[in-house]
Amino acid sequence: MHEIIICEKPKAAEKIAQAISPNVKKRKYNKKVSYWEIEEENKKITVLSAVGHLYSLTPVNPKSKVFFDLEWAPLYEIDKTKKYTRDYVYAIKKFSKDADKFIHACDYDIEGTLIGYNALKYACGQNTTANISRMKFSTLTKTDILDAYNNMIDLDLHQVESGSARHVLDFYFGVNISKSLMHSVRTAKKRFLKLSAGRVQTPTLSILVDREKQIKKFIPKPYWLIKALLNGEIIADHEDGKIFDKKRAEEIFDKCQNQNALVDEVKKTETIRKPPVPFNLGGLQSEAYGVFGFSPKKTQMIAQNLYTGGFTSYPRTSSQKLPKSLEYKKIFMQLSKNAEFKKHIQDLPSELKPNEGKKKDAAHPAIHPTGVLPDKLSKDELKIYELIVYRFISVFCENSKLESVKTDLLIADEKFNFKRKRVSYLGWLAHYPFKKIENENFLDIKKGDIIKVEKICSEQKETKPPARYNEASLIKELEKRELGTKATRADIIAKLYDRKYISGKKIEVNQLGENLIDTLKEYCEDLTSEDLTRDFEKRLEGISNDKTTQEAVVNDAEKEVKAILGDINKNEADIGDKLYDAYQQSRIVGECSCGGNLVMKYSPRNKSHFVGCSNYPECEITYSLPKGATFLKKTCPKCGLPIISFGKPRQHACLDPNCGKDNTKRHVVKVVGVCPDCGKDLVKRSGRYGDFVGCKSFPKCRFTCSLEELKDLESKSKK
DNA sequence: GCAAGGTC
Repeated sequence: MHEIIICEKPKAAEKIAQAISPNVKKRKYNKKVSYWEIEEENKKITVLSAVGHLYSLTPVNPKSKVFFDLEWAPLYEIDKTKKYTRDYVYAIKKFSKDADKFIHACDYDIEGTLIGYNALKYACGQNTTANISRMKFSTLTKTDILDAYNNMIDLDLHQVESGSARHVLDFYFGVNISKSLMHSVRTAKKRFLKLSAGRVQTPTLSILVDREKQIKKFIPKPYWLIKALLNGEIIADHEDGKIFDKKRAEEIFDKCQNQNALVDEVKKTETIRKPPVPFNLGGLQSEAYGVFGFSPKKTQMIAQNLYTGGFTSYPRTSSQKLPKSLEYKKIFMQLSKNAEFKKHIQDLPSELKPNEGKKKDAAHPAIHPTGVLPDKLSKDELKIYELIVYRFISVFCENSKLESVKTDLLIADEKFNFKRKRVSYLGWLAHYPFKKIENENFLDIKKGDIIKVEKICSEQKETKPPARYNEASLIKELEKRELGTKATRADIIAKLYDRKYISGKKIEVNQLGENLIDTLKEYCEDLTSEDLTRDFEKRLEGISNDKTTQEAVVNDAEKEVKAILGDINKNEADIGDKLYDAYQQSRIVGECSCGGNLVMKYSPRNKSHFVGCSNYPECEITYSLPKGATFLKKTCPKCGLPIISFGKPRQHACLDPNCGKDNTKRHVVKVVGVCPDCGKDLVKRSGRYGDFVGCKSFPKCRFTCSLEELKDLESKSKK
């Protein structure tokens, strides 16, 4: 008897193998892929692992114009960056050859069910469920795993179909509509522009466009704040706060002149601040953004590295819980080997009870350190690691206490007040160095005191439009709306930047992004809102509980998408025109001395961006850009060109590297050789990073090389 | 070239 257990990921496979038998032997396939063998009296068990999806949907006919005929193919054949999945597939194929029982032990959710099913079907060659059983567990603890192993259930094919349909629907809508948008631009402008739309990315962009529109249409309203300056160190606010009635503001201002303040009441309150809750992925991303300014994607990558290194736990979790089975004591003992950590750990209460959050996750606990101390980490990795460690420590700490005093004053008969607060007991705040502690001075003031008013101020202000999203607050919004998943949200936002739909840390929507949403609202409104996700969920649920079939759902979707594509096609010249013009608009970085627009351009040859004039070829001016350069909203006081920011640490400079210097230098032409690409003269030029050699017929010919490379060229041509 | 979803 030979049993095969297929798990979703290596870490889960290890836990499952260890839970089933203490006599498990860990082995390696091809030196890379781990698998586990258990030998019992009359049965052998081999525990194998996938690495997430091993198979992916792909068009049967990749050359067709639209994709409605899809099939599953190995991921390593489709995506070059996923080559590592090949060994996992091969290992499953090899060790399952002589097996007679197959156990599906992937995460108990829709994607997990599909991952295991595809592995069993395509790698193990199981075309029926006759020899397949399913383990159902909600955590990867020994008791849960053993319980699942001893009480296996049948594989639910409705769930498999439901998961499969989700992939098909996303492909139908996403890939086909994206392709048709790009096709429109090609038809209208004979240009290639990378465009995309999808069930998650488009509503996400739409959220940003809505905010952008709110900001644009916002009309600021004036209001007044009346403040009283007392004793040189007290600023008291009028009780009404924002006063929109100018007359009322003037009335208070006049009335309070040359009056003393009577202390009407002094109220002291103490509030308790609970420790923070353990990190889930979103929480970690948000905190790392706030504390270090790391993008959610960067944080996710670092967290993945720390997990692979064995220093922290599985990062793609939505859990804010730390179950007891983690053995906190053991982790703290190990962390205490680090002297800094020890200082904080020794103050922990003897009974360890974490302050947990509400969110749960079926497969993983909250992010926590494993206790294994890293020796070599990059600066950024160390930052995230310490953030995780100190957060872990602080959730076990005591509450902190905050003391605040509110003092009510009467000036004339107008009510004013001021507040002061300080931390009266540090508790967890002493062990979480990433939280600032604000301690304000308390004053010795009692009810009935009279204080001299030095000055009454009336400040005119304006109401402000709603704030722009940043990457962290956008992720929170997506979590709230249940758009995307914990593992994909950061990637989706990065994609919107990459497509040039949005820009800036405080996210602004570019013309292209706005136009794309406008276009899609006209042709498939559902795609621009959460409606499509909700709609998918309903249909997929129908498949899960046998109210409809995968075939029916997929056929319906095909009809819908075909109708949308038909509409887009009819208007493609107009759509393409507008999209490309919008794209051009968002590339403008400044004004050229010839009166044209300076626009960002890309040189495929040099694989780099540069700035050129919209009047090219009449105006041939170009500016090279240093790596990672961004444009500031400032212009150079000397020449009016935009100011760029570049380098590490960031420095600011005029777009023209020769600005302020002897400008003629740039145009001094000294022939130094012959261009190997076009045969014209090669000339010496000077750029931001020093001198180089370029072709005289630039920008028609974009050949460049360094002075050293020129010497090599000369010696070669002599031979 | 295109989606969204898993994971090293």
